[in-house]
Amino acid sequence: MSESRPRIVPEATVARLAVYLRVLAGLADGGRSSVSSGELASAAGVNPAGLRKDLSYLGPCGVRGVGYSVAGLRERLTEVLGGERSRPCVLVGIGRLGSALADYAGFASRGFEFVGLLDSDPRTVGTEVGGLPVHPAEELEAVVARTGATIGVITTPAEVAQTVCDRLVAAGVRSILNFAPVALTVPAGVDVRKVDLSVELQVLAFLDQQRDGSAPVVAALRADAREPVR
Amino acid sequence: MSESRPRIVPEATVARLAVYLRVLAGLADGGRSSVSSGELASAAGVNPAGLRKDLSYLGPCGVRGVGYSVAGLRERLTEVLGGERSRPCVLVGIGRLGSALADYAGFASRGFEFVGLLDSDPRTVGTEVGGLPVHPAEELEAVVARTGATIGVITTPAEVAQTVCDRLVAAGVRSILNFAPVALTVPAGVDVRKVDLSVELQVLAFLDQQRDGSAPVVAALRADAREPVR
DNA sequence: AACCGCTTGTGAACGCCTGAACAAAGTCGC
DNA sequence: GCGACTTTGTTCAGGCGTTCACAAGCGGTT
Ligand SMILES: NC(=O)c1ccc[n+]([C@@H]2O[C@H](COP(=O)([O-])OP(=O)(O)OC[C@H]3O[C@@H](n4cnc5c(N)ncnc54)[C@H](O)[C@@H]3O)[C@@H](O)[C@H]2O)c1
Ligand SMILES: NC(=O)c1ccc[n+]([C@@H]2O[C@H](COP(=O)([O-])OP(=O)(O)OC[C@H]3O[C@@H](n4cnc5c(N)ncnc54)[C@H](O)[C@@H]3O)[C@@H](O)[C@H]2O)c1
Repeated sequence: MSESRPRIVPEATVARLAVYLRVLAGLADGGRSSVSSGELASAAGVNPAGLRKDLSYLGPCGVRGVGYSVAGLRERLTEVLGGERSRPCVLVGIGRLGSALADYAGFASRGFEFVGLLDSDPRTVGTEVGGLPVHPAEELEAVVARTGATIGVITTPAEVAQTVCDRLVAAGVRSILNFAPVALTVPAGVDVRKVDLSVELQVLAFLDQQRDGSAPVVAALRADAREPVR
Repeated sequence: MSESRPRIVPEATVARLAVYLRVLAGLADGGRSSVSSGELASAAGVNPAGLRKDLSYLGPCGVRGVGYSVAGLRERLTEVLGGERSRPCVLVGIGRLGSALADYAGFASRGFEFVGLLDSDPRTVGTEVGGLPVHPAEELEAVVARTGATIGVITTPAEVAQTVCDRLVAAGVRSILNFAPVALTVPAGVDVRKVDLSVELQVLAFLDQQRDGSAPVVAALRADAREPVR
């Protein structure tokens, strides 16, 4: 009867849903009560048709001829994207990047709470970052067990990232966000997402060079150009 | 004959090429002189066949029966991904995240050099971060013009990101890496890449919930549980 | 010199995602 | 109450990226 058909949501769509949710939060703060797909898509930087398709995975949640209820859609998206309950996260490697993350208010407002900060440097252990004490790396398993954290964030040097990852997984963490420039190996059932800032810059550099079009290499890659030298 | 086929490199491939380049650097440090696609793919966390296809966009650059020359492939990738020349970058918004980026050694070693740090906070202006002085935000245009920077990194609060972006573009920057949680609008010919950490966490939360919430149902659908229903 | 094993390079099929056009449906105005 | 307009939800086609599988080519060996 009530066919709550569990449609599979593509991961690319899930990422965009998170963006829509943030835009909706801004609209709600602005006092808006409804939005059209066009307006929402514009604010999110995507195609209106694509946005409607994304939302259609959640079943009909708009009103034809009017648009979407800001409050209603926000609630629905929050529900789909992992509930409104606070998700405990542990952060390993409280260096420059780790400190910035731990101190960032934007995560807590979206339900992500750092419940454990860990580092191996004795000079860092014991200090407070973002109102939380930094624990020694040896207590990783204990912290995960005590807090029930299911998300782990790795901001350690690359050399130890795999080891830290293994320990997180063994302790029960099943979702990992990795900032270290290495490909982590994890058993099935564990999800890893990688943020690689060097790669982002490198892609920009490539696009830059491709635009310039003067370099020989680019000429070889262009549609109808022949390699001039060599 | 030298048939210069019209090959365009997909952006997804470019991103992976950057990863291969980093892995090759590590192999070179380890004294290796050649690698197979399988080994390289394993270290990069991708499919071997996909890796070979990625490299095939650059034309034949391996030796059949042997593998790839570490030094040779490294040189070729460096060339394709934007040359070896140092690329000047400006960084706007020297807060927690911006400071971490400015202080990071991993960028300089890959040819990215921060030549200008800018902030609007009088308390930050004049200080040194990563060996560079922080300039007042008003000097953005002057700094870009003087340094010839073509890449801009935005780590300001979201409210001012679009304004900063507009000024960067007007000053001649054509590649932008944006950490602020807003969709930037830029004219054609300017490339923007966005790093959205909140979205990454939200996707992990979704995968987490998907695992937990429908565990009994999904268990049968997961790859490692291919047994039919008993 | 010819054979053999190994690895690359590539062609083709498959699946996923994106972009656009169209029909359904609800509301506002009269 | 009814018509017309607006906006959603869906369907369809196209492109892109990924994966598999196999032929081609090179080095080493006899
Ligand atoms: N800072 C950046 O802008 C930036 C950019 C791109 C990538 N990254 C990557 O992010 C990671 C962190 O960068 P960072 O600049 O913050 O480095 P960092 O050296 O400032 O911080 C690393 C921290 O990890 C801690 N650590 C080392 N081994 C550990 C262990 N076994 N267990 C727990 N903690 C341990 C160190 O004590 C240190 O505090 C690195 O892998 C780096 O390559 C950083
Ligand atoms: N820190 C994190 O972990 C994190 C995570 C996700 C996203 N972000 C995003 O990255 C951005 C920066 O985050 P942060 O934590 O470093 O914030 P921050 O407040 O520590 O730093 C922002 C800096 O930008 C400067 N600034 C403000 N207006 C400016 C202007 N017009 N011109 C130049 N500089 C200006 C401020 O003086 C400040 O130094 C924000 O948009 C934030 O949402 C940060």
